[in-house]
Amino acid sequence: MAVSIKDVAARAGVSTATVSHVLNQTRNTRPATRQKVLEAVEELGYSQNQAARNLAVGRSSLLGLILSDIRNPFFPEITAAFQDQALLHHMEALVLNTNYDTQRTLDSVKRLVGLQVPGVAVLTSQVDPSISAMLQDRKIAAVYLDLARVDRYVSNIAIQYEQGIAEALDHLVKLGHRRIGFLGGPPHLPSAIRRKKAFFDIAAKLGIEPAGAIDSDFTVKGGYFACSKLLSSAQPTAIVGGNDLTAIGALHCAFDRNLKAPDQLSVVGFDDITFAEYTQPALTSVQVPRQDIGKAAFQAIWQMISTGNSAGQEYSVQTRLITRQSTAPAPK
Amino acid sequence: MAVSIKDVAARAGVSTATVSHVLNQTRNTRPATRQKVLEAVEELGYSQNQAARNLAVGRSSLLGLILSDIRNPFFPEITAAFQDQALLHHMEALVLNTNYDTQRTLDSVKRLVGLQVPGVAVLTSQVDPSISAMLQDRKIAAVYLDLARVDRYVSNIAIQYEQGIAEALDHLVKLGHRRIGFLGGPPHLPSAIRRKKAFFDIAAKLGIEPAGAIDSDFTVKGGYFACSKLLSSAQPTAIVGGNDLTAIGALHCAFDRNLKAPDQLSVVGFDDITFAEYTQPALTSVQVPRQDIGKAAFQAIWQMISTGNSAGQEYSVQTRLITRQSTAPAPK
DNA sequence: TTGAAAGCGCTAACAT
DNA sequence: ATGTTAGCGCTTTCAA
Repeated sequence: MAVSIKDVAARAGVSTATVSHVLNQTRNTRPATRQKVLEAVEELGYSQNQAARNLAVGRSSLLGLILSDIRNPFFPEITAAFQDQALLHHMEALVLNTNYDTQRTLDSVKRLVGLQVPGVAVLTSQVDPSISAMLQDRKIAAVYLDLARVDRYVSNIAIQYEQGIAEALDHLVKLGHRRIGFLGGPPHLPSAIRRKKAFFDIAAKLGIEPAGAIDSDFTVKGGYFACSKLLSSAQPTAIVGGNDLTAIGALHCAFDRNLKAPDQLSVVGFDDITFAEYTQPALTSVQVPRQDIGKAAFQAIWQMISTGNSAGQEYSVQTRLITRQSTAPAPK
Repeated sequence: MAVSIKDVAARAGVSTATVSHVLNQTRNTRPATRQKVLEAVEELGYSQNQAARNLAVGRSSLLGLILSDIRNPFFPEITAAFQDQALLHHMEALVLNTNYDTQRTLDSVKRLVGLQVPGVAVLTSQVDPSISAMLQDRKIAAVYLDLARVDRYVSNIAIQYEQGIAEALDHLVKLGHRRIGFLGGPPHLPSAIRRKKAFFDIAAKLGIEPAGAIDSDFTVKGGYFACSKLLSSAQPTAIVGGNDLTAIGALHCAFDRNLKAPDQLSVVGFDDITFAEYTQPALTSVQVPRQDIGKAAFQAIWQMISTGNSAGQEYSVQTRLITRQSTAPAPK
C-alpha cells in the first residue's frame, strides 16, 4: 500500500485537511505547521494520489491534445511547447494520435471525456461536427486550429496565412520578380484554399498577373510534377509553393531543367510540415511558428478553465519569412 | 453534473454493481440484463469516470512514456507505435518530454507516481539511478532502452547494434571495399561506444584493417569535419558513420572533395535520429526499426502488469540495412 | 444471476 | 488556525 495523506497527517501530527490545504496552498497555515507537513511529506516520499484528487474536485489535471499524426514533424514542436506550458501550470498533456481517422478522433474525445479532462486542443485539419458538439455539451474547453467560430467553450487559433503569402510575394517582388506562379495544395483542404485565395488577392493588390497556378498534393513528388507542368505552360521566374514539400519538389524540378535556384528560379515555400534541419538552404519559407501554436493552444484552454469564464477567444499566430543560411556545405 | 453510473443503473433498472460488471465484462450477466444496461449507456451518453475507477482499483489506465526530446524525429514514430499498442489494450500513453534534463526526468517520474500509473517506458539515453530506484520501489513496471539489467519490475530493450554494424561491413565488403573508416559518436554515450567497439570487433573478424576511426558528435557538421580529417590521414574507400547525421556530413565532405558517392566513397549511416523523407538517396543506412521499439516497449510493460508477474524480460530489436532508392530527383 | 454496501484517498463545507 | 466528516463515482466482497 502506498503512503497516503493519512500517513502524512499522522506523521506530522495534524489532520488530513491541513495536509491537503498545505499541499494545495488553499488556505493559510502557521509556518510551523506548514513546515511539519512538508517534512513529513519529504520523509515518507508521499505524492498525492491524483485519481482521488480528481474524483474529489471533479476534474483531472490532464489536458487532451489531439493530433492527426505525431510523425508529421509539424506536430512534435507544437506538442513540446504545449507540454512546457502545461507543466508550468501543473497540468499534464495527454497526446492522442488520430492518424487522420475521424472515428478514431471521436473515440479519443470519448476517452478524454471519461478522463474528466477540463480542456482539449484539437489540432487536426478537419473536425467532425459531432466532436465539437460532444465537447461543448460536456462543457469542456476546446481550441481548434483555423477551423472553429469562437463560442462558449470554444476558442480558435487563426494562422495568418494571408500575411504569410503577402510576405512571400513582397519578398519576390523586391527581388525583381513579376512572373510568379503558385503551386497549391489539395483543393479540399481549408488551409490550402486560403493560401491560394490569398495568393490571387495579394497578387492583384500588387498589380501582378499570376503566372499560372496548379493544385498539387503537398508532397515533394507532387510539387515536382506540378512545377514541371507550370514551367511548360507559363514562364514564371519565381514560384510560391503551398508548402515546403511542394517547394522542395519545385527546386528539384528546377535543378533537372538546369535552372539555377534561386537565381533563375526563386522558390518560396510554406513551412508547416517540414523538418527544419533537412530543408534545402536554397529555399525561402514562410514559417508558421510552431511553438507559438502550441503555446497559444494551451493558453486558449487555460484562459477558459482557470477563469471559469466559458467564453472563447480568437488567438492569432503570425507568420515569418525565413531565408535560410547554408551552414552546412551544400548537399549533393 | 455529468451522467454517472447511478443514472445508468436507474435507467436500466438494475444495480450499479451490475452496470459495472457489464461494462468491465467482469462477471456473467443475463443477455437481457446486459442489453438493458448497454442501451441505457447509449441513451444517456454515459462514459466511465476514470478517476473514480482508478481510485477504486488502485491503478490508472495511463502508461508513462518518457522521452528526452519529442522533437527528435527518432521518437514520434516510437510514440505512435507505443500509443497504438496501448490503445488496443484500453490504455493511454502519457508522453513526457525531459529535454535531456535529469531533474525534469525525476519530476516526471514523480508525477507519474502520483498518477498511479502501473508502468513506465523510459527511453532516454541516460537514466539516473534515483529514477529507476523510485520506480522499482513503487513496484511500477519499467522498461529501458539499452540501459538496464533485467530485474523485478525492470525490463530492457536491447538494440542489436552489433548486428547492424555487421550488416554495414558485410555490405561494404561485398561491394569490394577493404579500406573502411569509422566516424563515431560522443565517447560518453553508451550506444556510441558499443557501435565503435562492434566496428573494430567485426572488422577484425572479417580480417579487415580499419582505415581509421574518429570520434565526432553525431551532427552533420561534426561528420563533415571528422570525415575531412579521416580522408587526410587515411585513404578509406568507404566510411561507416555512427549515425545518419554524421554520414550525411561525410557525404557533403566527399562532394566538396569531388569524390563521387557512392562510387568513390561509399557511406553507410546508422539511422536512429533522422527524418527518413529527407535522408540522402545516396546514403545506405542501418535502420533501427522505430515501430519495433515502441511496440516492444509497450509489450515489455504489458507483460509485467497484465500477468502480475513482476519479473522483467530482455527484448531484442533487430536492425535492418536500408539502401535508399532515389524516388525524387536528386536534390541540388 | 443480481444487489447492498463498504471502502479507495482526497477535498471542502462546516465546526471549533 | 485547524479538525471533523460527508461525499466524489466506481469496484468488489459478501449476501441473497
